[in-house]
Amino acid sequence: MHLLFESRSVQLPFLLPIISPPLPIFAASKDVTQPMEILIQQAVKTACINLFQVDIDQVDVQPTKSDFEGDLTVILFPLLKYVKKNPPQLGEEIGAFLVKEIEAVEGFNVIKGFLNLTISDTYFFNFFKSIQGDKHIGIAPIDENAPAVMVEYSSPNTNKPLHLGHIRNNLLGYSVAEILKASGKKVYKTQIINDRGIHICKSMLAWQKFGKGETPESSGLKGDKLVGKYYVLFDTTYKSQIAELMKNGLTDEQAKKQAPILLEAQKMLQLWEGGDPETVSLWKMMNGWVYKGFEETYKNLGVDFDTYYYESDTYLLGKDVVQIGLDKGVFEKDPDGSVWIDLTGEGLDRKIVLRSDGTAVYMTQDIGTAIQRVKDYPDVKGMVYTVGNEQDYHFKVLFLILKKLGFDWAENLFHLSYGMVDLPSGKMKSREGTVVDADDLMDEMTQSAAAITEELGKLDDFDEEQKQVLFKLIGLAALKYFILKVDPKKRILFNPKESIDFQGNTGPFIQYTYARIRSILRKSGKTIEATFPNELHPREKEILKTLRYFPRTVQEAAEQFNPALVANYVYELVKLYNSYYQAVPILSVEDTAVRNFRVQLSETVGLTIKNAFALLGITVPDRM
RNA sequence: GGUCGCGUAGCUCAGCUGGAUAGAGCAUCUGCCUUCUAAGCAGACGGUCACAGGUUCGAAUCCUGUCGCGAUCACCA
Repeated sequence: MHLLFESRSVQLPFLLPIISPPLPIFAASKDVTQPMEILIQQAVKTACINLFQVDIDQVDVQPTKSDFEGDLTVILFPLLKYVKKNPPQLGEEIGAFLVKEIEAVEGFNVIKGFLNLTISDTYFFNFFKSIQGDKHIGIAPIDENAPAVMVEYSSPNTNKPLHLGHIRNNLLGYSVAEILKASGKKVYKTQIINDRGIHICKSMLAWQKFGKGETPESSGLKGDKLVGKYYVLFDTTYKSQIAELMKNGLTDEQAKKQAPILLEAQKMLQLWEGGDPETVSLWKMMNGWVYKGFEETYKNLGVDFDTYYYESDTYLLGKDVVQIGLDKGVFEKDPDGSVWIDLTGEGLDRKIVLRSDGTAVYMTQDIGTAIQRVKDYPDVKGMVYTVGNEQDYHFKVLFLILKKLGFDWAENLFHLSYGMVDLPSGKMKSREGTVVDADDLMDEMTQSAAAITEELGKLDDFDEEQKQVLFKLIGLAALKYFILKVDPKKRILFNPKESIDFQGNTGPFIQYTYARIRSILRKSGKTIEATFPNELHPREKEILKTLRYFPRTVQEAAEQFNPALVANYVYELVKLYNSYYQAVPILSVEDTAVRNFRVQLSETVGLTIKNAFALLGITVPDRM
């Protein structure tokens, strides 16, 4: 109990960006950004007290825009409220003060209301020394004793294969989990598998009727594809039966309810719920096929899970909680026996939590599962649900209910709500055959990567196996980056006719930069201990300035559950490096101090790319 | 209809805790491979930040309204 209170009073160490403190606390991560900014902020405050006898509460320090001279900029406008001076004059006085007081500030200029400060090369050298060659750059060590987060993603149905929508879900969930880890949190990845219900019975029934004992082995089909095939078969049979019934004079609605195959499926569900051995064993067999197929897809996609939850285990959970909720007065019972929660006070509706026949609904199950998870993993003090935005309302209600029931961890629930992946024609529809299959798409991406790579012909010394590994690496990078660079809450348009790019702001572009860096490192020979040239090339300074922001970017991505921030960051860094690579010789420089510095700078950029991409679930190649 | 989200260059997206002339990539056009991988670099072209008000010294960013697109409002999951 004591622990619970403590973890709550410690400012909710994770989740919910709303409560994050004004200056993010970089818990365990090595913070390389803040000290300089804070130093300047404080010095500006001191300057205002010493020079003008006013106490300023907030000072805005930000990176100087690249078109202007300087590295960090103090915005003077807000100070004008307190100090009655014109901005240039104020800037001159504060600027002079900062140069005098802070060693690293070696110059300044004032343009309009902006005080641009030039930070010394020495400062950047020292910064570089602190990160140079660090394999864990940007990655905070995980605090095993701190509260853990459970990240749920994927959560498939076991009646059809995974598609492009699942890919977005999986990539987001995996990446957010990795980003949370990198921000120092302990994370469990999980999913809830919808392995029961009428939809599962549909494919079971169709297989029973038409399957003639077909198995993945006998057909050569991947298990999930095989089961999916029978789900579709059910649907076509169902439709033709409806048409038949309507010909005989039934209305559309009647026909839909009376189609014999549907009645059979419903009967099968009852048998399953009654524990009929034959039905259960059929269910087990077919689900087994599906899981094997899913595992293959997950493996190819490069995502993994620490623990699994199955709806068949959890669908009865939550019923006893309903009783507790009734006792507490959180829920109310209608005369027919159904149980509800009234959220009209919160601007929402009345929502059912238990049917009148006493059976559980979706909500009941999710309440139970959440509680079960905390029971199973007592260090879990927060959860992230990676589920499409069509379920925004459901999660709003779920979180409210859990809060009202009084669970402390209910304060730290987050619905990672993402937009749908749509086709130019609109939603993907399995009935219309417009679903983009996950396995097929990954194959196509690999093939595209192969075609492009072979055409460039740089890898003649690779054997077939090495090539295949590389093609997949590149193809998947293109796919993953394409999806993850977009803000999760926006919907994505996927045009199957236009292939995903391999040039410009893409995964392969970033991989390519990494491969170039690796090539330099291979050719550079032994790296000598860090030595520094007398002065920095302007582009080197730009790169170092950007490198400073990596840990902060990871932290922000964790606070906002947004991998796109990491993707966009690494793209910026890579663009800068490519420009540098083009403009500045590295290996052919005579001065060994300069040469070594440039090699080491390249190495550190490479490590940053590698770590950033790892957070996105993308692997980088040594050559391509 | 109520609620929620989105609307930035021809296309795909950054930028949104208010700050300087709104940035990239793709596409189109110009240059650059006898120096480290041209999946690259340098440049040109391209914008009433959906529209209208408001707050502010300052608005793509915050507020209100309108329009457009999407989602959601089940004793389905």
